[in-house]
Amino acid sequence: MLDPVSVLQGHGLHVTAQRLAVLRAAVRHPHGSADTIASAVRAEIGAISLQAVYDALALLSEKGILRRIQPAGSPALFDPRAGDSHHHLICRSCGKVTDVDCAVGSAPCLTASEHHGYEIDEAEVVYWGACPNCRAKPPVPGP
Amino acid sequence: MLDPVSVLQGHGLHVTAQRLAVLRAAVRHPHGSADTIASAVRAEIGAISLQAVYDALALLSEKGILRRIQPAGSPALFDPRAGDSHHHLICRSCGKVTDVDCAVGSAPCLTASEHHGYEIDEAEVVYWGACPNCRAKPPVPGP
DNA sequence: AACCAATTTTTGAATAATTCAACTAATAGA
DNA sequence: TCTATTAGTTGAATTATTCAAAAATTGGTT
Repeated sequence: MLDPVSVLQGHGLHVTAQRLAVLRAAVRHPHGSADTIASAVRAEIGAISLQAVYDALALLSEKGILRRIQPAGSPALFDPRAGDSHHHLICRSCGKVTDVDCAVGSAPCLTASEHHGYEIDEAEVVYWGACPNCRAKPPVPGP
Repeated sequence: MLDPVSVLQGHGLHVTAQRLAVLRAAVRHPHGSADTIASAVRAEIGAISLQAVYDALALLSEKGILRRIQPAGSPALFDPRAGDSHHHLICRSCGKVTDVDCAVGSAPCLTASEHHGYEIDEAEVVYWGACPNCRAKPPVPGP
């Protein structure tokens, strides 16, 4: 990704310390939640309101700089790898999110068999399962 | 689906008026939210606590009788068509959910190109777009 | 270099969906 | 029918997110 300042300017956005820090934090914490990112930003610039974090994340997502994903049972997560079509592996026990490229070329599963009159603009795929770490040590065994 | 009483018994569950009504409401309101289902249940049996609705829906989902889906920006929805692998078309403007069968056989897109060590148990596909109705009448045009 | 209108951020409260916990009621097998 | 167990009700708590109004900052303008 280009430097954050250029990214913001390139989209005609005002450049502010908060937005820069949010963008950098999102890049450093791929698939981070608003809360995670707020903490990371605070570690970098000292203070930011949660509202400003939400505003910046919404703006960056709207401009296509970040991609918002909302796995079931999780708060919204923000993915800096936006624009390219990739999908997600999500661990049912620890929630870890890992990027996966689409299996066959760009859009094999992206075409519904029957579109039922819908005009489809995106196909989102989530693979649910157990991550390597959680497979290794299953939940506390009973007595 | 079999009659609700058999369904519950077949899974070794206690048969209660609340559970029966929740199951019937979920079948009559495919892709309904907990709230929608609570209203439908109240229309049928008079009263039920929201907590009982949540409990019943969680239990039915856990037993694989219903399938819980949680599209971004929506409360959890419950799909009576569980067990068979189908996916969802979701309208970005009105939220309407429509079932779609998987394009090629049972699991073409269900195999990630690279599983990164995960043990995958489910692939969830959501097609986002505009439903026929919302395509016909776009949001109020500006002046 | 300072000004100003527009945009951002802060602050504090509100909301929606869901869950926790303690008490009461109903179920199903003995 | 009795009763241990399982469910349901009630009421409050939590989490993630949004709303709204006041204060601060931005980036072009004089």
